[in-house]
Amino acid sequence: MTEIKPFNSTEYMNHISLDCVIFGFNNNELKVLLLHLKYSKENTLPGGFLKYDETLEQAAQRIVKERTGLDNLFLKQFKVFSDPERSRSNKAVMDGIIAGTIPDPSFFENRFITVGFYALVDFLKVKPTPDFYSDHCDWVSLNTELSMLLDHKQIIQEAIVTLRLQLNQQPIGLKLLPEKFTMPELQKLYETILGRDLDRRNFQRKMLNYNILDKLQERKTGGAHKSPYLYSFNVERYQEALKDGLSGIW
Amino acid sequence: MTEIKPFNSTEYMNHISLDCVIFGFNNNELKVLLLHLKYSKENTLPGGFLKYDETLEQAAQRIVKERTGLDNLFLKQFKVFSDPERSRSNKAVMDGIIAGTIPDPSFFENRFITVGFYALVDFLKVKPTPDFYSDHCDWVSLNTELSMLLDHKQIIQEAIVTLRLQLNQQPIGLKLLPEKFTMPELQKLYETILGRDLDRRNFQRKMLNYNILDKLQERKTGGAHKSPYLYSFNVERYQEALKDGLSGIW
DNA sequence: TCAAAAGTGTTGCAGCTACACCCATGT
DNA sequence: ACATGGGTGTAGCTGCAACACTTTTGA
Repeated sequence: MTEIKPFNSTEYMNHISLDCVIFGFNNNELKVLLLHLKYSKENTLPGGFLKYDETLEQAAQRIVKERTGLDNLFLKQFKVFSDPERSRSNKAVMDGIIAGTIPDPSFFENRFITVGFYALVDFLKVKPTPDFYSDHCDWVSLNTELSMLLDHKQIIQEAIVTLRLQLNQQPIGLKLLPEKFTMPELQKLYETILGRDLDRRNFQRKMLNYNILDKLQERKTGGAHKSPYLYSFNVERYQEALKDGLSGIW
Repeated sequence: MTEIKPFNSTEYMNHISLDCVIFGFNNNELKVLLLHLKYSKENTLPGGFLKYDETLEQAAQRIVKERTGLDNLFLKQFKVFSDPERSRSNKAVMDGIIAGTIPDPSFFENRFITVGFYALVDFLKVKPTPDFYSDHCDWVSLNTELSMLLDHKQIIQEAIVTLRLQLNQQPIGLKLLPEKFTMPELQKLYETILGRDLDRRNFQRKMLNYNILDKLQERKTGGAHKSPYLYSFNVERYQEALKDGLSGIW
């Protein structure tokens, strides 16, 4: 039997933020949309605060729309980051961000719990848009070594791990690639997410056996060498196949 | 470029709670540890609030320890539930829970964001302990039809889905079963989580091929019929195997 | 002694791995 | 013409599904 304690409202209140890892695939590289802060010159994930009357999912859609211009994106929460020191220990950094830009900078002295979301977007449809604190908003390749605000680097890492684990449960290819794409492009995407090379021919056979791709008559022209066929996802069959997971074991 | 707005501290503050789905396996059934409320006569998940200086993981350990007596359990966050109506729309219910029991019942009129955790415990080691609001704390089979507080039924459902998806990535068998167990028991656990029957002989071969089990000399006696061998997990090999996932596809 | 549960085997097929070979294209 | 990348094919192995048979136990 636990003792009873009076609740004090503010003692139990917390600030909830969201950070969105927006993935795009372009030029055979997996990229993340980042903001570059005016004052501290560091990179941050697009983020924001949860409003009192919205769900986290709605907040994430709102945040991502402001940076990309796109509605109704594929978004999933993947982890909550709640270390009490994750924001408090960086007051100096926060000061750098907000110096002279907001009326009540003491706001950032609070503890923040942040919910990590990842978004999968069609790279070419995005119009990167900076916010008030940033001088620009750009796609950055994951191969690039970056200086990131707070624990944002760790958040990106966790997002990638999640992507890898969910590769057979979520429509990752469908959401990251344009309508039409080539088999080598799809393969490169898988290789990037998995972090290792795959056999070209076995990959193709396996993908086709899933029966989730439509082979188009067109070929991709312009590049050097033999022109590859274009494919597109068959959305119904893809969604259907994902219910059990692609190549589910049990 | 987004317009700048002054931040108002409390406008952006939220109440964060945790709800823990504590799984145990006994008598060939998957069970969940639930509290039964004194006033409303409903069942709830063990839960609590995040304190200002702890991580969510620490809070979850604290909450689970109070109900089970056990330290250092296997705990994982699986989803945040943030629908603004999830708690507000149930003020009447909340009144029922707290009637006359706490000094500031208006506390429960607030909106609550709750983080769902699941815990895997060795059924026999747990000493179920009710809290102040509950008259008892018991294991309940998942086959039982239950009347649950708020969205707690949905939280349990989501926990089970997560368990199913993570069956090959997390040490689920290791944490839910006692030191020594029989192959039929392990199989029953898998069947319960997966929601369907598996072939006895193929299951055994597959499990043994993972090379994560040690076959003991002892057999389980007492039951009717032929006495089955006892097995135990080889922890190092199990953890090693999980790094790539059991039978990883890619 | 017999029903029910557990241990052990076998066979055929599907899918994967690891390759070789041919074709198309721009320089 | 040739280097490079893309399309297609095949042999062998592994592992799984779907089965049958034997062994042990308590009632």
